[in-house]
Amino acid sequence: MVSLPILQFEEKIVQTVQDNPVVVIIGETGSGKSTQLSQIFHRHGYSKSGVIAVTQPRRVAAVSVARRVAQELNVILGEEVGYAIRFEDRTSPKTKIKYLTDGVLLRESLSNPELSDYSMIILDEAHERSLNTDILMGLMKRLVKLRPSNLRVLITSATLDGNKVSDFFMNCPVLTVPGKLYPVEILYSNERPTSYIESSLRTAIDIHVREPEGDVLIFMTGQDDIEKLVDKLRDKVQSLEEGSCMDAIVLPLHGSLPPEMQVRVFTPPPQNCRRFIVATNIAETSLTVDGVVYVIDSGYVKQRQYNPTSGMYSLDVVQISKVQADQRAGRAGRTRPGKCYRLYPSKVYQDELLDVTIPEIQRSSLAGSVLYLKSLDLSDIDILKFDFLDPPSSDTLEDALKQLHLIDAIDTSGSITNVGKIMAELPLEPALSRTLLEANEYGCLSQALTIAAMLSAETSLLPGRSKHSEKKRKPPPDLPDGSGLGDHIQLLQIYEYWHQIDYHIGWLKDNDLQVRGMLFVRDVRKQLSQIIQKIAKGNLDVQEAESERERRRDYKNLRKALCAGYASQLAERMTLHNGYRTIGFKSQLVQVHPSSMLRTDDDGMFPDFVVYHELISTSRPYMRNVCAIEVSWVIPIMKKLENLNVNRLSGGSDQVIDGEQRKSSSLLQQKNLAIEQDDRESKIQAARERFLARKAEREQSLGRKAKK
DNA sequence: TTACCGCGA
Repeated sequence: MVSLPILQFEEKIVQTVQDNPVVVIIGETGSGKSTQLSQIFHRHGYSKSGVIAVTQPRRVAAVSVARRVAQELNVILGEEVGYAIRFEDRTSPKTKIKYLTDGVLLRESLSNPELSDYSMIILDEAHERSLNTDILMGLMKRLVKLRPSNLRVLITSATLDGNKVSDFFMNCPVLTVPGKLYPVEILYSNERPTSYIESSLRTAIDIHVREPEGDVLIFMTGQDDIEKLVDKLRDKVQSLEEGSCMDAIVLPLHGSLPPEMQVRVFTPPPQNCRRFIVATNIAETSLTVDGVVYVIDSGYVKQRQYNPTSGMYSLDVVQISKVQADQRAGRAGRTRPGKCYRLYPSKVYQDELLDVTIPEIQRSSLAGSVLYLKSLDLSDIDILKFDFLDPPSSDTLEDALKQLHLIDAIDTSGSITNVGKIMAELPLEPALSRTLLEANEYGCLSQALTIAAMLSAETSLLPGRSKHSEKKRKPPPDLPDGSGLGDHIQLLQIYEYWHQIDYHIGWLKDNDLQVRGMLFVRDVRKQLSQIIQKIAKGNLDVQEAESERERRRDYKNLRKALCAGYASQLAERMTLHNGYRTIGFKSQLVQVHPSSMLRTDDDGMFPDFVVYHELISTSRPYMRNVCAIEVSWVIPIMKKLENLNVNRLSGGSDQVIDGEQRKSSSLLQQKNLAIEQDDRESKIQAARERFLARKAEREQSLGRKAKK
């Protein structure tokens, strides 16, 4: 422990922090920054006037680092040293050092914007640029000015962007602490391969027959490629002449693998056996596999990005950044000197790879974050001018404002409404928190709570498709089908049924539902109920579904509430086929996702209107999780769209024109808006006409059916 | 007729 590099710099660090409100500490892997910084300042009395907080982007990290520090200080976890993550607060009045996820600290600043409990806040792993850490950095910049005498902020970052963070914090000092990584030799390919699966395969086998023992970690982009490579690698290894080289085990590693399969990488291999671990970027930061000596880096990653104009996410395979490439290489040098095989030329690394990964804040929809910032009620801060380390585009911010206005979270001048204030307290995306409030008015809050909770865990419910699922294609188990109304309703029915049979675990297994996911849903639902309790008008328990469902089989009120919540996520079916056009955003042609439970009518047609939870472009643009709604609920929303004025939402820039640039952009915005509005009016008109035409057509079709 | 990079409240 004494050998940790950071301890040699203790004096210097303490001195610098004493003299400066913000300090950036660049600590490479193995420097001990996550466990030692808090202890250093605890020793130097900083925990006497308040708690020392250390944020982490991930839950497991917050827990495991807290546990380590408690051990090192020889105290009981939860007393002097504790942690706080969602659903689990292990702190006490005695706590002096508190590890917490960045999301939890953000929530805390909602109820206490000055974070007055803390004498020091350490934002750890800031170089990962998680959305929450980025927002916290902006808040910290403001907070150190408000509390100059009794708050110290430390930001830890990786080598490449240390100076940038320093610039952001008014040229604060930057201290560098060396890490404890072993050297990693980088080997480049001469050219980019035509298939990086084949190229990875060749390289892996090459290592296996030529290099001494040590595990091989291979970075691929997704589950499909991983499964392909794992199969090929297993075949190839078996075909090698017996006794010509050591044994080998090939293991896949990615997020949709069930937990018991993921932990297999933590059991060391038998003697004289090499492991090949084929992984997504989960192995870049989240999971650390011991024993890796060789890394094969394809140079690609699958990344989700948001388009604020179309409201659509896309999942694209993109080149990694230099930071990511270095991080991947570093995985080979944790236990001894290693080698990293980059399947691209060094020229590509130098000239083509971005220096840093595009931060999450520039790749996401910001409706939730903007609402959060508005609810903090920082009178000195205008959201559109909020000081971000890397500001999101004005398109993204305007999109967020537009969405928030459509669901009544902000008024026409952009100020947060009472509805918006309540919404911000709920740990949900705005569409769902708005649905809850509307459902409360319609007397179906309990059902809406269930849907919101189910959607919060949605990806971890499905069994993860695998090639073995072909035999499972036999009639799907006895899951409810959403009465044909769509996926939200199905999720509700699944949970209600599970509740009815006393949360029986065996039923989940029989129906390929992930146990952990469903338990998570139960926790989320409980948490949401507690938060909304103070305004709830009815019973919040899961309803006894049987008689209830019979009585209102069409879930009309509930679907109406969903329509209000998803006001910016509407789509209208095309007249002649089952494609849809989106309404709130720039109109796009989209399909109902093939996994959807939405049912067609007797003519094989989907409902005229739906709301969707998410728009995602993979092989084609899809709506994922849809719910049937009625045209009469859509008309008022269209009216509201007609009258929307984005300029006013962003703080009335009609009057305030400061500087040439602002002026021109404002004029441009007005022009675009005018065009959009024309477009919109004709769209609404056309929609009405199409609706009437279709109705007539429907009536005629009765005759067609009779012929059959 | 097709699907799922990774985190978090």
